[in-house]
Amino acid sequence: MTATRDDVARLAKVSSATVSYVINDGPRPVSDETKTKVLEAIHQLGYQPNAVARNLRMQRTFTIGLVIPDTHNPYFAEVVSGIEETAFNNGYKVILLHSSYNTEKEFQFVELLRTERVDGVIWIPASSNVEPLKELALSELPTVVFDRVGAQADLQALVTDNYHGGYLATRHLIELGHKRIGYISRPVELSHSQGRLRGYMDALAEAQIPFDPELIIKGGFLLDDGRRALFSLLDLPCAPTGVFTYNDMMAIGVLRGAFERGLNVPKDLSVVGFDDISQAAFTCPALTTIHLDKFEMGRRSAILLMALINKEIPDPKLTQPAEVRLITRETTGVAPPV
Amino acid sequence: MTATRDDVARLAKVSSATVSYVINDGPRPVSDETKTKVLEAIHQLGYQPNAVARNLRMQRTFTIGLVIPDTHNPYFAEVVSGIEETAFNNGYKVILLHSSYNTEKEFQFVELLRTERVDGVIWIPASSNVEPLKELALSELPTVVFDRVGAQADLQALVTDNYHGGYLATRHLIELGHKRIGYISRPVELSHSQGRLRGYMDALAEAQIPFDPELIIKGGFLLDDGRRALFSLLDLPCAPTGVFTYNDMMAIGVLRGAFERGLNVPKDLSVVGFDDISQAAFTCPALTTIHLDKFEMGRRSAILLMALINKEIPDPKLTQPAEVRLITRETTGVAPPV
DNA sequence: ATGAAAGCGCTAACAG
DNA sequence: CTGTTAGCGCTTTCAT
Repeated sequence: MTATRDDVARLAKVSSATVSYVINDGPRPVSDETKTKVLEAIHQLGYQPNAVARNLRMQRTFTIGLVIPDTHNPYFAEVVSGIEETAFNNGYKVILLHSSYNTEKEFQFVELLRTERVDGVIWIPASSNVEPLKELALSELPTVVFDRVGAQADLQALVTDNYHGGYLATRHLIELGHKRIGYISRPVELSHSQGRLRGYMDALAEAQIPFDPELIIKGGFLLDDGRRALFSLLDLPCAPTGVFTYNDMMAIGVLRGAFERGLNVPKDLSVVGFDDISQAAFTCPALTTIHLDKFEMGRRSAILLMALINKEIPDPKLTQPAEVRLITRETTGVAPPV
Repeated sequence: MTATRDDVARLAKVSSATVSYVINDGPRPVSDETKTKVLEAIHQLGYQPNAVARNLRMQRTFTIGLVIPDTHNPYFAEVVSGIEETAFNNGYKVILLHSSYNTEKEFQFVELLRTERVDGVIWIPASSNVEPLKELALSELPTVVFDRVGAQADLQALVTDNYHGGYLATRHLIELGHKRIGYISRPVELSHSQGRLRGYMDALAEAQIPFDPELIIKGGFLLDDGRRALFSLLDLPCAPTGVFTYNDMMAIGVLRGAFERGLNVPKDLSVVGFDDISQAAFTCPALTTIHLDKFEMGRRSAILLMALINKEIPDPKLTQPAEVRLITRETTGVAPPV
């Protein structure tokens, strides 16, 4: 069927070891003459090395397992890009597994990853349930946890600078002159939301604006959650004129809600949101966003993992919170998609 | 280090073959008593079978290679979901490779896929350059080409029903009473665009509306391409009142352009676009879209590939164009994100 | 119902 | 500089 290394050796009239040395360019030197013969034979047979055999022998697969909740979400999709590209450029393949936010599947993946003998794992948790992660930690596979709950399972974790994002968003609104600023958060007490909230509070404190708990609305994360949260805010006796939202879907909900109430954005109401779902923000030039470079985050987590795999000491910068920045789009006076 | 099957066999005081039969539940029967002993030993050692060794022995990897241009694009992201989930549920893993629309990388992937001994490949081409695909075809790996250029390389291909989509979009506009209907297409003569154009023309013919080549604008595929294409259309002596766009990004560009020209959508101008980039359409309730179920397309391509791998005769339905449908969103009078 | 052993294709230690 | 060979951990045929 497919040619093996022995076929090549036979045709080139050398030993199979020599063929190895040619292909791997080492660890032993090969005379140019022999090398040419071997290369010729390889070409003639259309020989392709068998990675499976190689992996078995080497006790290494040059594969990393990537567990994500959902490819469909643009946030994760970009992260995946960054990971896959970096891995590939460093000679690793990526096995993609998506949990569909399902803990049961996560448990299955731990087993799969173990039998597949992947060299390492990048794990984006489906929920705050860390049980599957603990199970994974038992296997002693090098693991990087992306965001959220890594610390709880005692694993290397990558996080975004939620605190600074919350701070930047709020300071921006303050600089625009707002005194009453709402924060539409997530329902669950994720570390994400907490960090963003702390940033919000510190920015207020810095500007000596008193903190009013009424201005914190526990939203959801979808468009309509934002819309309804805005209505709650507007119904307050002293409604806010600026709003910071946990993510961009809710920010868009806020924009829509504002329109329904006859408010002009950004004249009557300023809105800033994290751009978790980037495509959505992209269609809304009037929206100011807190941007985190997900591709870069993916790149970093891959680099961190590869260091772990090779038992190198990772650059400490890699585990610091990834920086965020505020992006104000040119509001050309151009209008909304309807 | 990690326990092997021999360790299990030794501990259970059976042969390693017996352990195999227990694990694989065949092909030879094992007495309940022995089975229990083996299971016990497995548990005790925390044994996990080594898939690499298994793959080598079986000459099969239960892995499919998935080559896509770009994870970032929501269109592909959904397809990937469908493929990955279906593959996993059938015992296959997916190796993800993204070409970043780069033909050079595609060539590299062909080699990688061969040395990895994947059982099959699902390939979404980066461009209309079929050379990498021809190279892949040489390897005789079971392959499904997603959309576009498959036929040219003589491979199984999956396509969307572009024709019917174009027809549905145009008929919808006709039913709304429009007589002058523009089509904003792609620049390159992809089969996609061609099919959609034919559907457009046939719908016009059916309604006995004369075809006017001036109403066909060769756009790009981005938001601003749609915006500018609309301006070209509006500048015609007899401007259209309905527009069909190749994709939803351009449709959104049209909406924005319409706003700039003071046109009210859908009162003064009706717009229908393919929803290739679903997230974008989602934020625009006034937009009517031609929907294709990308998750389902992914599912189908995986099923088709698995049939190919097992040398079964695939369900002929799988290779028929995937159906599309027209989706009119509730236009609640609710407004645009700004 | 079970054991022994060959061999999948590769790497690298050992022996010239 | 090159050849020989022992495994890596598994499946499965051939014995028993």
